[in-house]
Amino acid sequence: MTVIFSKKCEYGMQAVLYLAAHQTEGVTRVDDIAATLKVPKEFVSKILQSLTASGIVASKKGKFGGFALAKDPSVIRLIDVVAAIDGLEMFDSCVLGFPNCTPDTPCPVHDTWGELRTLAYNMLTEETLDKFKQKTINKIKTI
Amino acid sequence: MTVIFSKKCEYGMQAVLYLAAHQTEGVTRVDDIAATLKVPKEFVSKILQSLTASGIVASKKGKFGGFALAKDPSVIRLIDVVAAIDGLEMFDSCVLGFPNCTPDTPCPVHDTWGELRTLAYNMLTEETLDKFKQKTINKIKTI
DNA sequence: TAAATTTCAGATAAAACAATCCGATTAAAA
DNA sequence: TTTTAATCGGATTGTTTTATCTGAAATTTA
Ligand code: SF4
Ligand code: SF4
Repeated sequence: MTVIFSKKCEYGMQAVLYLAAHQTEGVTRVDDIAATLKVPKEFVSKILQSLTASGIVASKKGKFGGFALAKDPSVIRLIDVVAAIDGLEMFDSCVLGFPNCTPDTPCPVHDTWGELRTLAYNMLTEETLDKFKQKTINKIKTI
Repeated sequence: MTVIFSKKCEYGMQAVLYLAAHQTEGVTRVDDIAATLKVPKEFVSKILQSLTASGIVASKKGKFGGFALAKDPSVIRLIDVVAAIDGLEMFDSCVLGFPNCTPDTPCPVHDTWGELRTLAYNMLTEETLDKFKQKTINKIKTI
């Protein structure tokens, strides 16, 4: 079962957090990212390629090449990664899967779900990657 | 993209809400449920079969057969449907997909995500199906 | 220039999820 | 008893997601 975001999106967020945590060390090879995050190498490679196209990460080809953030971590938010990979559709849909989302015919859990979506959106929007650096480093150690 | 729950689970919740709203009328045919909810008939049929096995709905075979709730709607909660179909794993997982969920090495969004999961869990747990009756009827009209 | 190492790009494979089909069974009514 | 209308159960198909493979292009060092 999916927990809100696709695997692609989860790996994307993890990889970007990783890059933010290792930002000072220049580019990072996909092999290192995949090995420490324990995610499929070829898959995360593809994801980073697409995030390169989105302008979130930058790539350097050839020997001693790898990936790095394209911008300063203080201007990248997790929601940017979500928007680039899964899109923001989920913040506009119903948990129960009902169509025709209108305030005048709310589905049974309308109110609470509305709060939830806002909370989730804020969670991914309010902090930038640099704020996550230490927690990411701690987390990665335990994977 | 999935919004938390699988299609199977969404349809399951919708169907159960439908049955609660039509509870007074005895059993309901799958054809009716599928037609008004505009969901694939054979699929929702399979889902209702599995919910029968879970003891949430009851089935009556043969002519004038159909499905109905197995218990009074005042003792069925949406979380019961979720537990029967998707399981409760999501209330124990990370949005970012990190493993090793331990309080001492929290992933970057640990605190907010914890609140979110609790809120989602409560949303599906605190109210029973009978509370949703009127809203469900209104919602169904607009599908 | 040649060798080594890495990303890039496209094709393909495997797995999970969603949907459909069909024959069997059951039960009510004619 | 026969017909009719429904669920049941298993198999099958289709679609999307996830993962892998392979060869080309780029870049650094020798
Ligand atoms: S009724 Fe509420 S929860 Fe349902 S689709 Fe509309 S906004 Fe979403
Ligand atoms: S660190 Fe927090 S959000 Fe991440 S898996 Fe653990 S509880 Fe979930």
